[in-house]
Amino acid sequence: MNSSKFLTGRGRERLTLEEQTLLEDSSSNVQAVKARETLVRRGKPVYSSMLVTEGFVCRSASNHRGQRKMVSLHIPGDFVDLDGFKLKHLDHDVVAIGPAKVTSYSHDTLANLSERCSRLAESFWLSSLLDAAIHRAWIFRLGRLEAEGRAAHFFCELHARLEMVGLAQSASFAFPLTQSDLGATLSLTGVHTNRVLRSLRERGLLTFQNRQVEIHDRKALAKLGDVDPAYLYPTDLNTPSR
Amino acid sequence: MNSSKFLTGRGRERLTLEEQTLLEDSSSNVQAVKARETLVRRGKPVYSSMLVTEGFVCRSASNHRGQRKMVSLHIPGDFVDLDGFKLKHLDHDVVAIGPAKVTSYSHDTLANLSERCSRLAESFWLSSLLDAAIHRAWIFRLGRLEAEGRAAHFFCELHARLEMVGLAQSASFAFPLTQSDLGATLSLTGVHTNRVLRSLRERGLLTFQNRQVEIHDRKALAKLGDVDPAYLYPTDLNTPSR
DNA sequence: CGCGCGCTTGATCAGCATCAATTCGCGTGG
DNA sequence: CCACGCGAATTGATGCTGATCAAGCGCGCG
Repeated sequence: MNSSKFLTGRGRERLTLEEQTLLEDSSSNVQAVKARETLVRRGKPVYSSMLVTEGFVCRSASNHRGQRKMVSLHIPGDFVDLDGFKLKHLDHDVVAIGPAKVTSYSHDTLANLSERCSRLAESFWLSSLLDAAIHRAWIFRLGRLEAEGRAAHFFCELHARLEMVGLAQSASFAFPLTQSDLGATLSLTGVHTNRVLRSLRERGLLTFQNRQVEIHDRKALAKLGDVDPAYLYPTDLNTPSR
Repeated sequence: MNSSKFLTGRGRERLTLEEQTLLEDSSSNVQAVKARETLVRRGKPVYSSMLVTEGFVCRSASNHRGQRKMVSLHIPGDFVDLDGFKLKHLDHDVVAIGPAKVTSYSHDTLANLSERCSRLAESFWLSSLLDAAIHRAWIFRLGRLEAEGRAAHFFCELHARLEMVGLAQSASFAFPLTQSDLGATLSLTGVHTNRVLRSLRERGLLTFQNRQVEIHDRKALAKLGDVDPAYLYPTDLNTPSR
């Protein structure tokens, strides 16, 4: 799978072929990582940032009792830790969920690229803004939805994001999380996550089994999850709106 | 109060005098807003972004039952809706908390400034990254702390941020929120917020009365709120670390 | 073959929401 | 100066959501 297919900015901001080439030629290395491998540890200085090209990567933090909490989830086409470019160390760990592939760009390279190509610089900034928008949706989800709504909202988001990069043509896609991992994402225990999933399944909305998601009733899910139709700005910013 | 005193980037990235002047000369208008006034409504197109120079401004969303949820809080020196510069409409409302003052910059101006001065462009990006970092802390707070911890974490954050821009020399500062507003921030009901505040007061950690916060035991608060000492990257990035 | 991890289900408990009523502070108008 | 009104703070009683504790099951893998 080729990273130029989806690009930074989650497919919203199309780069020219030249820009794509510039970006790809600058990648300092591509690595395959195993499931559950930690890529960056909180607080450690970082000198490069990673673009996900295959699989899922998350950022997580733990409280003093060691309970994990995922604070963000990244899919192919996402830059994971552009934060590190400016802030030099991260406030969370970066962990692969299933097996994944990431391409690293050293911060020197990124500085160079930003300077040589302002469209790339803007694309990086846009990526940060979208991250922030997604973070805000997570805040809303945690604060104002209860368990089933949270799950519904989360799967709607995931589906929409995968669609944007062409990875969810059908309503079914692979998602290599355990129920406990999903719980760490939704801030539920594994036990309760199990009950919520059963309920959604029995209501014909969604199946999540064998690390495979199948969305049966997208509309009902969106309603249950109180999803803002404008969420994630699905309209391509570079084309006139429909 | 003069916005050049704190600047974007929350005092972390010092701008030169020239850069400050450039920024200030470009402000298209300064407005005083009344308490509870809505500055931007969700979904409406935006053509300018606002820098807070006095008071507090928040971003909030509501669920289908009309319950508000604050997704972010801004203090003097923060750009509130730089998102709008790239994304053209917002996923939330922007509301003044108490009386406040904001300076607007049209997106044309911002584009211009970014082009003419790459340090300003970087400063904008940095501001977005810090917003995202704060968002992640809020996600953690909601997901992994319970009521008292959330309150403690929140007040630690607020105090630290105000200190960074020189607005909390002492351990006491004005904060014009009702208990219900605070509840919307912490995702608690007003009633429970009241009980939490009482407990913190009785334990000698913090007083929040008459819209005035007084921090009695910062260390204990930080512990209760599980605050990462590296939170918000307090070290000035432009000076060698201590 | 058995060990371990993840899934599933049941029972009990705790934290916070909800409902309800009272009090306080303060501005407003008679 | 006092009566009134209103939003905010406070306190008590009760109920729901999801955590916690506990046990059994299925299955892949060394």
